[in-house]
Amino acid sequence: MIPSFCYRYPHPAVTTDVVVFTIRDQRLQLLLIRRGGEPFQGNGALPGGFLEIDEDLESCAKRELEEETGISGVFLEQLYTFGTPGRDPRERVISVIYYALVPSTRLNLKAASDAADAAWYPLDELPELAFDHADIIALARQRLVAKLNYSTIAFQFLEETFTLSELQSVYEILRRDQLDKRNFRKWILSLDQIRETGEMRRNGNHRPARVYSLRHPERVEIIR
Amino acid sequence: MIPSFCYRYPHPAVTTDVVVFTIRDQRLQLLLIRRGGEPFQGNGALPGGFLEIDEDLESCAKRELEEETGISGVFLEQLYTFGTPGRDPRERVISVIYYALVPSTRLNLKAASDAADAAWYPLDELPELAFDHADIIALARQRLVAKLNYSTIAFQFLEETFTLSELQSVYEILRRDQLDKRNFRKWILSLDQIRETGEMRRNGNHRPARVYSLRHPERVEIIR
DNA sequence: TGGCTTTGTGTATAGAACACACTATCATTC
DNA sequence: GAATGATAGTGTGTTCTATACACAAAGCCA
Repeated sequence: MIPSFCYRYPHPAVTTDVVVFTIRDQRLQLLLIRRGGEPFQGNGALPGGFLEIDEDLESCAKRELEEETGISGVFLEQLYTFGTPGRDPRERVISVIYYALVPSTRLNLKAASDAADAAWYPLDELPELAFDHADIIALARQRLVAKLNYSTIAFQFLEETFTLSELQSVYEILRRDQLDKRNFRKWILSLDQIRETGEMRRNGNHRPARVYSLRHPERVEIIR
Repeated sequence: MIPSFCYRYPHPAVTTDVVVFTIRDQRLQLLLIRRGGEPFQGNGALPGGFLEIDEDLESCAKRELEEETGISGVFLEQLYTFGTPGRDPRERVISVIYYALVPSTRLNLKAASDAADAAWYPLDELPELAFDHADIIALARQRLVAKLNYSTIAFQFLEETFTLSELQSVYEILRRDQLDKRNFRKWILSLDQIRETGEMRRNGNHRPARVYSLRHPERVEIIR
């Protein structure tokens, strides 16, 4: 017998979806699932799924992300809620969207059970997308870039320790322009958010770089 | 017979609520409804209500606002979505929160049918609040003040035409500090968002003030 | 030891933010 | 019609922030 849950008024379905960004191969990339069924079969889609009835919204986003892609323990923030009627042809669906930033090294896509069809796509080489996910991605990118200038969000793309060149590269990729090395260093140090670890990192046949770490890891600070 | 709508999985209810700000009597105030029934009977609550199944989220917020308070045609923006289990003791409820800014002069609370129990409260004299509405209000205020510095959101508190003193007063009330008149004028004019109408406004036994208007009314610009 | 690659550093200039005080205009009162 | 009281309107100097810009230092390798 099929279980059923009844209400006096129609209720929409609620999902959470996550826009997962990373930086790989010096490009901003995001994680998409290939849809296995209709509608939009074969199209790219954001990882996500239906909210369980006793589950917090953010927990749902984390759970779906882990189930579908094997990613956990990353920065997650609510972006916006999409609910235009007809955005899902099957049923009225309200989607609470989160976005996540993950260091390119902490990805173990293979480890997840359902993650066979999860893959990274550079933002300018996205496949056909399901539902209104193209709009969602555009909004997420806009928010991400806006937050660069007044928060420490960019650090979420890096490991616990990093060099200033690595950090500058994150900013350059997100802003799509070149920054002056001296000015960038002056600015980033003036924020008082990072400190030298004392270690050095050798990374090729040239001078090694100082290694820095976040003063307040696991927290995104509002600066200025 | 009671109608019923059935689903294979449990569905939460979805509401929209609106945090309506205005400036009255030189104070930041917001609009609350007195709850007529349980739970939280008699407490203050944000205007809002259940999403209809074919209705856009923002339309729902506008409709509920108009029905409950008689306010329409104002600036409205999505704030955040609250969905912690248990936040409404009756049923799982996901609330998409919007916030609105209205000029203190465009309020016709009396005109609305359901608005008998809608009233303005200064932010530091709020009554006991229902549900998690205190948290919601705190977040809305934070967002509002943050947006002061990088958008033209403050103009939404004013009529179509206004004087620079009126505008400065809005900023001072929201920021809770005094601003230097000359520096404020230099700054606001440098944004190139307002222009003189050529009119003057007499407002007491003193020198009349120049009247300004927005260059792009009905639109909140991101500045800087 | 010379060549290649990336790291790391300082100064000068332009622009933005800030502190600060007096005159102008009107209404009211005597 | 002169004095008073109240708000509108205006400029300059100073400090801080943002930007432009070039060369030496350290390691690897041949």
